[in-house]
Amino acid sequence: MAEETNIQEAFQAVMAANGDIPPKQQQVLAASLELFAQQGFANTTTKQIAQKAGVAEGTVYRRYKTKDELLAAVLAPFVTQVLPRLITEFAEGVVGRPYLTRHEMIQSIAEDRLAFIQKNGPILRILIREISVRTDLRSQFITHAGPLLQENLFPVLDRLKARGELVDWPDSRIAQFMIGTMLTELVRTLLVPEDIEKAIPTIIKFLEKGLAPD
Amino acid sequence: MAEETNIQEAFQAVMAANGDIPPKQQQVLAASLELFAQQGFANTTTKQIAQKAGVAEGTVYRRYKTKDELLAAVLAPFVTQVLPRLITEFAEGVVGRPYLTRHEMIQSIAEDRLAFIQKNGPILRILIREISVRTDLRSQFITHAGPLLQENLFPVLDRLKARGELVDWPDSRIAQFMIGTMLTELVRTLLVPEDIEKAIPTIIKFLEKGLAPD
Amino acid sequence: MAEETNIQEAFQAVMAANGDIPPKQQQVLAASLELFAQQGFANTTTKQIAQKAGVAEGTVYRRYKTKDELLAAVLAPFVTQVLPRLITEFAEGVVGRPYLTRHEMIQSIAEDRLAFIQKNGPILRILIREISVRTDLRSQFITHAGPLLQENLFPVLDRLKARGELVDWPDSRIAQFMIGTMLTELVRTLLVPEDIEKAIPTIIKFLEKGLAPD
Amino acid sequence: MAEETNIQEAFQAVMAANGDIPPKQQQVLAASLELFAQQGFANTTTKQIAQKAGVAEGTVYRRYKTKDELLAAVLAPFVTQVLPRLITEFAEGVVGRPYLTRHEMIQSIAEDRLAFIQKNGPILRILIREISVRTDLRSQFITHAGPLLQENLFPVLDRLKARGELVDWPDSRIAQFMIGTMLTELVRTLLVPEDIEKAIPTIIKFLEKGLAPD
DNA sequence: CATGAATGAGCTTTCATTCAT
DNA sequence: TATGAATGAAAGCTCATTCAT
Repeated sequence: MAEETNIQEAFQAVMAANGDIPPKQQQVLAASLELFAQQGFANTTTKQIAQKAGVAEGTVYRRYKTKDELLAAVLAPFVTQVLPRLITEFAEGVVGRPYLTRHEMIQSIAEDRLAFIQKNGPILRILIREISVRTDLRSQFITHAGPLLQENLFPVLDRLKARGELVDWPDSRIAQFMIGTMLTELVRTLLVPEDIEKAIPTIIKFLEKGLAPD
Repeated sequence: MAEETNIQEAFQAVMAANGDIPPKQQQVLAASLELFAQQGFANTTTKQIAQKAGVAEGTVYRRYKTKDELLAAVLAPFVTQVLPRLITEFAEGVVGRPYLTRHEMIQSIAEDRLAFIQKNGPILRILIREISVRTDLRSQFITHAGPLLQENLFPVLDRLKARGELVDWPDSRIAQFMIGTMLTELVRTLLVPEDIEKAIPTIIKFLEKGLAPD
Repeated sequence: MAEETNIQEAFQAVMAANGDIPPKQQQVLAASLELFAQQGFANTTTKQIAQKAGVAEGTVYRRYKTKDELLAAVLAPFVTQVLPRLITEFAEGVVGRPYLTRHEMIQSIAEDRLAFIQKNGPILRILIREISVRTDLRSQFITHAGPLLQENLFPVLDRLKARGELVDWPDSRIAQFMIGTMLTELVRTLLVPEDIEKAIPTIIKFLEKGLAPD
Repeated sequence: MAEETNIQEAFQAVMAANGDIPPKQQQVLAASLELFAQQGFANTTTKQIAQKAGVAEGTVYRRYKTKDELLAAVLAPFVTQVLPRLITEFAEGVVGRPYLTRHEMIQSIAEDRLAFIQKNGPILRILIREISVRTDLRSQFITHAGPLLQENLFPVLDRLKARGELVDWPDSRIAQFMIGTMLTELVRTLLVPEDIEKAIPTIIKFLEKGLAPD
């Protein structure tokens, strides 16, 4: 299954951010990730996790003392490390280019980010779903992601706007359109199986035109 | 509370589509709607529903024999009646206008639909969340919504494309961008409290430009 | 079993102090009391309680939301109501008698209190055992019982001491001997089944002599 | 901490009676003793024991195959060796003295025994608690302690009674008062921190007067 | 011998669902 | 029809015990 491959990769990202973890615990984490993504956190039982991970139910609780901690272990490194790295990497890529065009910026963002969305679809699904349900997670996310955008993306947008390369809307609205449009792909793959790759050029064009100055 | 009003109105929509329902059952339905939207279906107990509805727990089960049926009672009429009516109403509004511009179409859609999203935010949240978790609901949704779009929206898009008013992308992709962009407002209100009204002109412009022919 | 009868009576005392409780919940309370006394709180499972009470396991949790709350429901009314009433009743019995002799006082205390110990043996066993294990319960007990003794028993002792009827030891030590000696009966009945009644005269004499002035 | 010292000494008593034990196992035994005394046997986990002993959880099981065996290892030598030695030592001390007075006997018992109680408080606490909960331990205790008292204490009491030095109550009752009164000190130290030493003279006097012939 | 990750039986607790009143 | 106490299956979680290293 292609689905499987995605999860493996998404799992790598979380693993990498989680330090040294013994193999059985990795299986637990991987199984949780997959099941949470498929069925949602609340609909997943620790028994299912244990079965899919091929371990005893008690093993699930060795490292993560509650089911909530397991969710945190899946999401936290993603929010606090993977996501930030993604955003700052983008900034680094465009920061030294004073004559960046709107096209270049959007392409630079969209290509990387869409590949990222594809790879991390499962985690993103969990994240979005749980953010809409858990107040604590929501505020934690806002605290982390807000400043990151403000420091890395907004200055770039401002520069483009100053040079008449970008429509003069508030940064947060532009970000909303950019991120939102890319996430529609996540929804689309849920309803209609489709390769994200093919959508990339169209998405880039759509954003490029939609965000052009009047 | 504005939130309250929204739910009341969203509730009206479901109510209207549900035929004659005794008052206590209406309270149950309204309470379910609100709680499912806030906390998610799986995190809501029938006890909470009963409390918020001001009835006994047994009463919750008088009309709806299971909790799942309660979810269906909240969502089904929305999917099978409210949503279709919304789409067909749109079609009716533009069907007799052969020289419709892109601007007119998008404005016509966006204004109504954004008001609709605002009014029905809670139900839409439930719907999106549960669709991502329940295969049956997903296929049911595709069965209902797919043809509706194909019959009502796509012909209009095709006509506009033929007249060079609209970019030549597949209808499904154009629909993805239009619906997706509007739904980003739903996400935004979750993270940052904001009045949807204010966003309407910007969203319309974004879509209008983004979907213009090259 | 005589044991049974005791528990029934001890149970009455707790019941009386607990307000209106539906029959099944009373069975739960009675079963808990008996099992906690026999096996200790920590060695008693909620399954055992449910079985002995003849109810489903869920029923155990209807009124008492945790097992700890069940223990509190058994002990708290005893500590805060039964025990205080016992002590103040004693005070009322001797307060109007200025020429009370040591013999009269000890007899007055011992007879009532030993009957009380016999009746409430099971609860007392639970109380003593759990007090020795739970810091919170210990301080709660000291807070309640300490002042009661100080206000009701100690003044009587002081009066007797002033009239040369009682040995001149600290009140707390005299209380220790009086209460301790009576409680030895509780331990004795544990090791050797015996009717407390028969021991009363001997205990009274022992205390009377032991607490006589030099 | 004085508490610590007590446990160390109590531990010595058990150690001495336990033959050669490797150091890690001694730490396990000492940790068990302390934790069982503080929190009760049932509320103590093997993990806690391992931590306090500074060994791995598996090590706890090297010598003692079950947790129950660990309790036995703490209590059995105390019941079968320390306690007997205590009682027989007493007998040896008074057996050759035909004109022993009540005062001398009580003093002889009380002084040693109270020191003993102080030293072995933790073990005694465990013993008393577990005897009240475990039938097997109870009968084992009765089997061991009963005859010991009958053979070593009762003859002495009988001789004193014959010489009019002691009140004419059944030996078991006299023993109850003597042992019980001394144990009240154990309870007192639980509720009110106090040095047992100071109580010794008063306890001796109380017993001496209480057990005098009429 | 010591370790500590792993086990799984069994415990406490939750909650959708039923049903006598 | 409405009630809410009662149910019991199943969930989350604990912990004595085992065993490969």
